[in-house]
Amino acid sequence: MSTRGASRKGQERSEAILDTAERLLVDEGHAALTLRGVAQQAGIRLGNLQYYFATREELVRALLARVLERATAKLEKRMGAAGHPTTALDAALESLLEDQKEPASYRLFYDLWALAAREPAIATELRAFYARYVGAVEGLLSHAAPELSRAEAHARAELLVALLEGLSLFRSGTLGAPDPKVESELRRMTSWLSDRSSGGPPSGERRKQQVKQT
Amino acid sequence: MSTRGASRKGQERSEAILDTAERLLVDEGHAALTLRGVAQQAGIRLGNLQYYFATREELVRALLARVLERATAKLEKRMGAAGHPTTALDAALESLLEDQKEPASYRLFYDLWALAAREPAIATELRAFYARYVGAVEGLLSHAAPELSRAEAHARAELLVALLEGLSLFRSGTLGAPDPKVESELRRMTSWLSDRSSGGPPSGERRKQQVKQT
DNA sequence: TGAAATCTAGGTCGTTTGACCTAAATCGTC
DNA sequence: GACGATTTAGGTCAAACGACCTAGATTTCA
Repeated sequence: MSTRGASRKGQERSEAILDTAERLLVDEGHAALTLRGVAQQAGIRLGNLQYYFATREELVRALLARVLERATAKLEKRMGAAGHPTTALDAALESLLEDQKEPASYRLFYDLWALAAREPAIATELRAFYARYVGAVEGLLSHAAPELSRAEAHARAELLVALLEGLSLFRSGTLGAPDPKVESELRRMTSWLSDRSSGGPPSGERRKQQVKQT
Repeated sequence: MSTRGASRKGQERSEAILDTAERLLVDEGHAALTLRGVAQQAGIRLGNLQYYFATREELVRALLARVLERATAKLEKRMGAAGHPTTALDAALESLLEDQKEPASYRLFYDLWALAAREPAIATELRAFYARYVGAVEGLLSHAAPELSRAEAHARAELLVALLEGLSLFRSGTLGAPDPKVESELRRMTSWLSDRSSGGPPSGERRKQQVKQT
């Protein structure tokens, strides 16, 4: 409602504006996302930008919504694609890791994490996104290891997602670069996560599990 | 030194200013860290603040240095404290998890991650911090599992640190709250990380790591 | 074709920011 | 007491920002 753009051209313009804003946010950060800056980068006048997004907050809200919507779609596409048994998890992991080589895809999330810590509205939307994310991983885990309880699968999925998000820090070029050794250990760990041999009582000090490895 | 404060009082004032700035940064975020705001919160005049930190950048630089210095000290204290064998890792983990319940301690890092993605100077300092962090964890791992090669220990340490950083997102109140189930799985995972049974192919380099999974 | 949607070009307004400056007052210590 | 360190109180300046406005031009589409 707040966002105009009833015609096809309006829709396209609206999308183009959001594209520009997204690029600006990724490149320069949240503080540099100004109406004048977006208008200039988009090659339109301030008045025209404000015709579509009357206030800065409106623009940010629309931008966030679109970003998370896209991310969710991409995620579910990946998760649902490889419909095969235990390899689905590996395939999904591979795909996720590939994304992390693209700095742009994660810089934005670093800003979102910071924003979410202070703006409840953003935190809520991010929570919803990660709920889906964890849920999808939980599904893959349960599929790969049916003997896991729902709660266990959920806990492990959350751990795996947390691991991937944290790992992005070390892989997206900011704090480090992809390291084959780390990746190999990561794959070992994920296969362990979906291994049936670790279903025992929580009190167990250390369980002996052998990881099959040729 | 660009930062004045030669006398004892000067030192105290300087610290107080940084305290205020840090609190402001944590509470309101990087964009809200203005010289006037800091001065007001600190109960001093702008001129006085600028007597100590002439420019905003100078203030931010000093703030970052102090934060990372403190974090490093806290870290090494924790890591070095429990000098006992395999329990040292568990103790350190416990301590780290305890910190994550304090939102203030991590909100700041979310801002730093975002900043580091754009300002190389900040990225460099953060890298140095995480290098120590990973190094310390690597030491604990090597100690708990002496048969690990240095490279393996390092890779696993990086994984563990990444996991903890990512987990903070789900534990610091922003995207979620501490979950006993997740923590129990986390402990299982860390004990697995320092388990000798996962050494992989005997002593050989694994260039082609085929993750075996039928 | 005509109404609605889109876009331009320019402006105003109040506010905030960082940076810089000065003149004088107080504090602390040798 | 002297002298430097600290602090106040007030100011200026240019730049940027969000929000708001108008009046007209052009395009789109039913």
